[in-house]
Amino acid sequence: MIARASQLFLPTLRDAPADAEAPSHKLLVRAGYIRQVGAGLWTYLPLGWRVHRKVEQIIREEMDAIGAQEFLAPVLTPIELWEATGREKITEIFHVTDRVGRRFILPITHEETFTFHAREIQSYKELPQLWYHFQTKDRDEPRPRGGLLRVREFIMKDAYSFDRDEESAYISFEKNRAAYHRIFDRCGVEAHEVKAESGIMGGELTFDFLAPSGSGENILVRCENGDYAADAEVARGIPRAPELPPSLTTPEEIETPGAVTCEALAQFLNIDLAATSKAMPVTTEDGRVVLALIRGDDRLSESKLLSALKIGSRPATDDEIRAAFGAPGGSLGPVGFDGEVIADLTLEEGQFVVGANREGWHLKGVEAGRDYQPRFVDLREPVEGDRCPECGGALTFQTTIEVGHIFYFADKYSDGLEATFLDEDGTEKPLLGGSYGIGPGRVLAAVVEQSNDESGIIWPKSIAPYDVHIVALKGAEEIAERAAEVLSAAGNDVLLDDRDQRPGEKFADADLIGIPLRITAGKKSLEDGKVDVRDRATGAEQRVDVDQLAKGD
RNA sequence: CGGGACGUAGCUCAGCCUGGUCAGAGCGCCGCCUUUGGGAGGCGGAAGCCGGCGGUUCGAAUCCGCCCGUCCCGACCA
Repeated sequence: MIARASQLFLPTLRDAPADAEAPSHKLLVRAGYIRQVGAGLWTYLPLGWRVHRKVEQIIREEMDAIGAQEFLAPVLTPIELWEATGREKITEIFHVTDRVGRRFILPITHEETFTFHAREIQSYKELPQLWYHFQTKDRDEPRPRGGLLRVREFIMKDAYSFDRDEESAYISFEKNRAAYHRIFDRCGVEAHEVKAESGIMGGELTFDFLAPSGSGENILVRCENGDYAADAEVARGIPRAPELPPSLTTPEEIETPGAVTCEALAQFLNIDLAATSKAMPVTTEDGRVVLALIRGDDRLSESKLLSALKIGSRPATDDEIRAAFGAPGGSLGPVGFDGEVIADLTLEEGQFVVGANREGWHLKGVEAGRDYQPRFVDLREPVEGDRCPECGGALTFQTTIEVGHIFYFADKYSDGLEATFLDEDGTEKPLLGGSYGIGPGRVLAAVVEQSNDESGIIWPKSIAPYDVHIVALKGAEEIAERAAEVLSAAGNDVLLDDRDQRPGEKFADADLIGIPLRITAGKKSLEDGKVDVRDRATGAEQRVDVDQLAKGD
């Protein structure tokens, strides 16, 4: 098929929009792939939509290959379905009402709808089932950003598996996981599977697929040896050991006037900041004051705290702190505190300086297990310089885009929606489910983030909007036309730049648009019947006879 | 939702402090001419409720207030 640039709506821009920061944002707008309608709302222009559809098609093929069945569920969803699972209260949900006041939501994902259909599954003989669709998701995001990186409306491929037992559910999960690796491979995007945050949801089987990029919202932590990889929110790093002078190893109360921060305390005592501890009292949603304790040189990871507490929390107020500790912030410690203490693993061994719960005083030589009884969990944010928890290798940190997420949720939705089946033993059991999401738009953006240069985008062949970009120079229109026909007849999608523009402009646009192969027909072609074939990625160029074009590509 | 910035022609921006030939530039666009292997040149032209509303003033793009929109940092992220 041949598309003529003179007829295409392909508005390329010399300048990037002033407010764009992310490379994918700038390039996709400049090259005429997408346009903004509002915050987090984007139109795919013809070229952008072609790429989106190519990504979709790869996903579709790989899903079909693992036996998944394609559906199409509606966007508009009766709120009752979400009330049944208790998720209607999620703040990101858009709510709408019809003319007689019936309430609907615009789903952020489709677990409820697919579980609703799964209620028609009656017998174990019908299991397992694996269903998916490509459908619009709407999310009232507090802060859309970065072009396609975080948007309020987007198309997602979401798949849902339903199984009779854990063992079978695990097989479904693994099938999807393997398919995801194939999908990202074929799309030409580097994506790393990591154990994801489970938060309050609990559940161990949840993986994110993170694509390294110049911009993004997830930090990927990886070991230099390549085995360990995790999202920074759950990643564990091993920090250096503190240096502790012998004088501080024996327990004793010491006066520390005005030293209300760990930094000030370390400076006052002239000791390693890592030999102090930071007491962070929080109040849980059910009203308890819990003391989170980390090393003085660390930062508390809120996501890890959430996982440890299994309930939301906020920093305790001054009044709550005084009531619980009898002292103000700055002198707090675990010794003598009668509430729950959660201590970071770094505090499990050795002596530390802690607050004495007495204004202006600290305790030195305090040992966990002897002087107080904490629950030990990983609470600290990993930082540059940490070592790998598995092999001791150096950890590297990269910003990434989350391009996929897979999650085993067991009977979470079957429960509320009463989706059960009759098992072989005659008992009624809930369907065990998993969900598997990919945002094709994010995949597209991630590819651009990972594959571009000063001149523009460099698409992998698999998802490029066209296979070949033919630049017809003045006088060589006919030979360009013939090249287009030869290539098209051989099954290529061809973009023929037949516009009445100067050569420089056409070349610049071709580089910007990023189609893998560029063919130039010019005056020289009139003489020898050959055209220049240039590889966008490598810049390698060769002259090829027009009639030989279809061979070898 | 907190912090910061911005909103003037299709795009990128100047003008705003210090109200009064300030409705401007470059690119793009339209017409004609010339040019044609990396965004050429000439001549002529179209184009903006200066984000909106209100206030101050003889007079507001410019000063003040409110609102709306967009971006960045943070919080949030099923």
